Amino acid sequence: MAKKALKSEGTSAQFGSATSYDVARLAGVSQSAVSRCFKPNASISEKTRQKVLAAAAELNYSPNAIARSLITRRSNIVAVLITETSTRVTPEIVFQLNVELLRRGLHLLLFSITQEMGHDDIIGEVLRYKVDGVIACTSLPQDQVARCSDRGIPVVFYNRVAPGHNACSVSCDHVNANRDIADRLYRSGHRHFAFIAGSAGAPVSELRQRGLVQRLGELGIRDVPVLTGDFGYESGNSCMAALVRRGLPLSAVVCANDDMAFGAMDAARYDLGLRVPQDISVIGFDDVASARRPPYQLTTVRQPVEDLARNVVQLLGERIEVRDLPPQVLLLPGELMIRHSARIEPL
Amino acid sequence: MAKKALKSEGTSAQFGSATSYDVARLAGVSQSAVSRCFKPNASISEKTRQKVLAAAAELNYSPNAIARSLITRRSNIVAVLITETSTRVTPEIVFQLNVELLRRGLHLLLFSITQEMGHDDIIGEVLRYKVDGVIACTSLPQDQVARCSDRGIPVVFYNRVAPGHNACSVSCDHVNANRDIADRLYRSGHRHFAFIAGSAGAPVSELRQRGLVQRLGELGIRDVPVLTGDFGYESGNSCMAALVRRGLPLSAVVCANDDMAFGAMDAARYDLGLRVPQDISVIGFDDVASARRPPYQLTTVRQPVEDLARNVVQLLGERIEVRDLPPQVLLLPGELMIRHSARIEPL
DNA sequence: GCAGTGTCTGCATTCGAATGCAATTCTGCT
DNA sequence: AGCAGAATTGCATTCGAATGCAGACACTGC
Repeated sequence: MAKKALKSEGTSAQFGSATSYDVARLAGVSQSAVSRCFKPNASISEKTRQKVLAAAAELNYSPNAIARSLITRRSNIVAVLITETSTRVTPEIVFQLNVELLRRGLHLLLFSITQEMGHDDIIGEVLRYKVDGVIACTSLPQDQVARCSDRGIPVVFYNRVAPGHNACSVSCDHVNANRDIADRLYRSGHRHFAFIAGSAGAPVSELRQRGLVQRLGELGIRDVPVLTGDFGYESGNSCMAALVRRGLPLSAVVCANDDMAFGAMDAARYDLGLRVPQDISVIGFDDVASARRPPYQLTTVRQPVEDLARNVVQLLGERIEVRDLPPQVLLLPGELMIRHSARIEPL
Repeated sequence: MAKKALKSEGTSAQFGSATSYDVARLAGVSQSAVSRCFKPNASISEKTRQKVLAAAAELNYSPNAIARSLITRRSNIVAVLITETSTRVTPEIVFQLNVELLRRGLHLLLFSITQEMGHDDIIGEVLRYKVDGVIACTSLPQDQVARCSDRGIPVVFYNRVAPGHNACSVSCDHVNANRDIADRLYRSGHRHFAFIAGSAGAPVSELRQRGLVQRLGELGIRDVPVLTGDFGYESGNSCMAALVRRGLPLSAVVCANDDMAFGAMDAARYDLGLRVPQDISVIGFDDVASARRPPYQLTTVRQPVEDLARNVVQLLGERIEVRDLPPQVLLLPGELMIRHSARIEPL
């Protein structure tokens, strides 16, 4: 046929790499043989393999992943969804996920969600690329998750519970970490608390708040004022000022994350003339790099970022291999990092 | 033909979305018509377009990007190469690049480079995916760049000069920023300097060092001791200690980045009993978030991250559209952020 | 009514690799 | 040497969309 003729005469494009046909011709075998050389466990003799590999090396050939995906229906690409906030809070998470994914031969297609580009557009793009799975480091409307599940694309949430979603999630155990914090503070004599929340409705913030308030309630402390910030340093700063201006008794301020805790500490020390921890205790969450440094010595909760990433990828990987595994929710304990921003007695 | 029969009878897979054939059948047109509906400026009547769009909506169809790339030879995917260091220094860079890329309809395939996975493997992976371009936020051996250029894939470096490379680069003007720093410090009366470098051979560190040392040399100051750290807080901390232990006169310490400057400041204040800036001045580079906060008030250089990202994507975009544009090197000025970690007189 | 000029449309082919099936070669054994 | 059975190999088709080409149709002006 015309096709055959073309294939055997045509040389590979001036740009773009050699194709399996080019290699086949050079090695004096068929295209299928070449293909089989690059697929593990394929039926191919050692002799042919050597010939092909030599030809491939000479032509600098490596299989075209795009063409391969088309026929195998596996792109080996995973979409990772992030927001500006999620990068600010854990800059290393994308890096960690990428490392874990590459280790399994999966690739990371990144989607940064901004206001200007809504969730539907994003999921639309995600679906176009026929990704094998999705990792969401952000909340995602249920219907968008459904669009993926309907097509058999597994979704795993990172640090988001996905209530009612047909999706996995792997999170730090925010609730229990802050229950512990509540406990430790109470035992150390604290009786007057406040919580500085992240943006309204942010799941991680709500869980951290719940842990604190719940446990304090069990210990008999009912009124815990809650101010709402936006996870940013500035908001921690102004919430702390607002809190102190109220003039209520106050001995420990728990913040939804470290950045706000830094803001709170700086407000206390530099604007309000309070000593931390002698006059007021401040607690954060995340254990970012600055937390352990002398100016802050922040008592906080370390999220097991590497473990979280590993588990996210593990769950996703399994579900890519085997369809229809039941969704699973993993909760990994955070580690209490007791430093000096809060008055806490040793156990 | 057999093919034709199959196509017109077969229903789309239980999983996986509808194909252009499914849409064509439902709309009562040919597959080509469907294809043309999703390509701008294609020759298609308004009537047909409506029919097709309706059918597409009903089937939840959107074109398969993988299949499209195969035939158009454009994947609309750009590879972004990062290292752990590059994420730590500018966590937001990947986010910014992604936003700019999406704005142009390009997607971001991320490659996190670790020691365990060498550069060749990475570029191999990059090539397999037939990306349209590469953005390197890390140094890259010349031969690896060549592997891309040889295939007509443009490469743009972010904050790396690429000497002798056939590639573009967009960087902050490290040299001149630190020449300015040198100038300002000298005019403010400083005469005894030191530089804390990032890891040996790191281009950004060398440029920043060169700017400082060069200008000081012009001003008659020959001996500027240089200690080498690793861009991390701890190394700044210990270099500062080592520096002071030498007992030489020392009035200003310039660091290759903010993290090391924080380490240096903390060492001075907490371990060496020095006041900053009264006893010693400390200068950083990057202007990360903590730099502006009360404990540090670090005098440093702000890199125009958004501008850099915009320009990187712009250069790459142009070179994807039009092959063989000459490589271009862009230098964007950094902004001097004069705060209170250094004794500097106003101009 | 007819030639002439567009405008749409569908057919067939193409991108590059994977794979079921049939044909071929190679084994080992008698 | 001869043959069963296993191991290789090649052929032809497939994935899903894009596109050159030619045919179909409509509209214009004469």
